[in-house]
Amino acid sequence: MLYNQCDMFTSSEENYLKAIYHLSSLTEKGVSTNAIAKKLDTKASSVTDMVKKLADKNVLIYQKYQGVNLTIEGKKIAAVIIRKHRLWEVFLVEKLNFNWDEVHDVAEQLEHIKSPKLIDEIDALLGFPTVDPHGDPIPNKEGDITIRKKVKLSALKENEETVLLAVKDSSDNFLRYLNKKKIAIGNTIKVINIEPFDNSVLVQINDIELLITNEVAENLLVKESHTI
Amino acid sequence: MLYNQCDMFTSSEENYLKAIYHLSSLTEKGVSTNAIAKKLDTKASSVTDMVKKLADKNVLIYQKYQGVNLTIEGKKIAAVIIRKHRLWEVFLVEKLNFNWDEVHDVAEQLEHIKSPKLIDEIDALLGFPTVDPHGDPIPNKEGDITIRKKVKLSALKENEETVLLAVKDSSDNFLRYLNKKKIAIGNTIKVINIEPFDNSVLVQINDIELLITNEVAENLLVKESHTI
DNA sequence: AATTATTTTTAGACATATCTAAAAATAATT
DNA sequence: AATTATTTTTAGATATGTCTAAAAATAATT
Ligand SMILES: [Mn+2]
Ligand SMILES: [Mn+2]
Ligand SMILES: [Mn+2]
Ligand SMILES: [Mn+2]
Repeated sequence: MLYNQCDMFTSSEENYLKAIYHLSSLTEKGVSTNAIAKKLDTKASSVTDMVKKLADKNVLIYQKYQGVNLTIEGKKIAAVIIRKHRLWEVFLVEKLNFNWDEVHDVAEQLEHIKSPKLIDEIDALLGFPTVDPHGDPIPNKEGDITIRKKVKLSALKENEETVLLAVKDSSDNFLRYLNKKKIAIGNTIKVINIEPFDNSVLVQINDIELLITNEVAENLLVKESHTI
Repeated sequence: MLYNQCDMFTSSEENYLKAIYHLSSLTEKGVSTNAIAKKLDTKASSVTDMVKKLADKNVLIYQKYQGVNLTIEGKKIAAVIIRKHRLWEVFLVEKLNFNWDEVHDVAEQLEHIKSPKLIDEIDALLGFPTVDPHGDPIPNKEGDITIRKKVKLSALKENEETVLLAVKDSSDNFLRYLNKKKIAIGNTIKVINIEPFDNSVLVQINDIELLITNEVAENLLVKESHTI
């Protein structure tokens, strides 16, 4: 059965490719059925079915019980969907007055719109951005990503100064916490003091001293520091 | 079976509602199964199935062999989808450099995006437009449409002057014909001469005299004329 | 009014994407 | 190494949306 050999994928197939792409960066081995199921909030049996179909389409390699690995082609398709997702997120924030904690669900829908011209024009309208509102890099049209070196704020030492580049956790709750504390991408952050007992950090952001827990510091990705 | 009583419709259901809405304006009686099938490029049997489902959801009235009629609720839902379609078309033309003959297929996809905030912000970004790139009116949030009085150019008499408000036929071929002849919405059109033999019309548009066939004149909708 | 043609509906099938429950394979413990 | 636990796959079912072919209802002709 070799019908439908055109490079068209359903929204569901695209979501699987994207999920597997993201999970691949977390492990050396193949991505497990269970991990995919958890990420997509579905059942392992559904994943097995879909994974077989995607293997038939040559976008991933599947071996029973051994998890899956994307092919070059599969990686490219996934990256292009991620490109669309992140460009739409920038659009929503820059042009439509969305907050960074409101964009994800809409971008999940918009990323599946099929139009050769649409996303290129959005890209141009936005001035060819390189990162999305959460600081995540935007792949180019070929699916290549340039990764900026980032470290967790929790890895810094006292008196080090840096810039907030991205958030590790993009959940609505965490983003809204940052809104409340007026912490935003691009802010300069200086580590004033680290409390040895619970690893909470006293930082200076926007000329204001602020105490953040270690959990927060673990989820803020900053430019590799240079002591001043 | 009363599950899923929330006002959420699938893309397919939305397409049926939209098709029926458009077909309703062409007939006094109920919209026939065959007409819907033709419009949506599907089979009559598929229409019967879907129409039963939509009747269960109270968005239309269905009586075997008698065609369907939208309920108030159904009309509103259809109008809101048409609103989204037309706002996206304006967006594509005004903000993303699309030509008016390139927007329809993308708008067919974008109209199904679910987001309370998205379409309102697009509306605001565009300055609350009242017509789409083809001159068709944009319903408001409640689904109300203000219809401008329009007449076919072919109904005008010699020496009458008017303004092009909309096109009746929005097919790519017709729109590209208009592009080629530099005829655009808003242009002033004066009827110079009507040839009795074939009803072809010599018009003046943009200070240029141009001969158009009756078929073209039938598809150009203009402001009701006043002899000058 | 009876026949013919057209439209519409029903019956049954198929593709996609999902699920539950049970079986099989792999991994972890004793 | 044998047992137990976990993960993964298979088998079979369900929901959506579509199709074809045949039956039923309606409309048009003779
Ligand atoms: Mn996102
Ligand atoms: Mn993001
Ligand atoms: Mn359109
Ligand atoms: Mn239009």
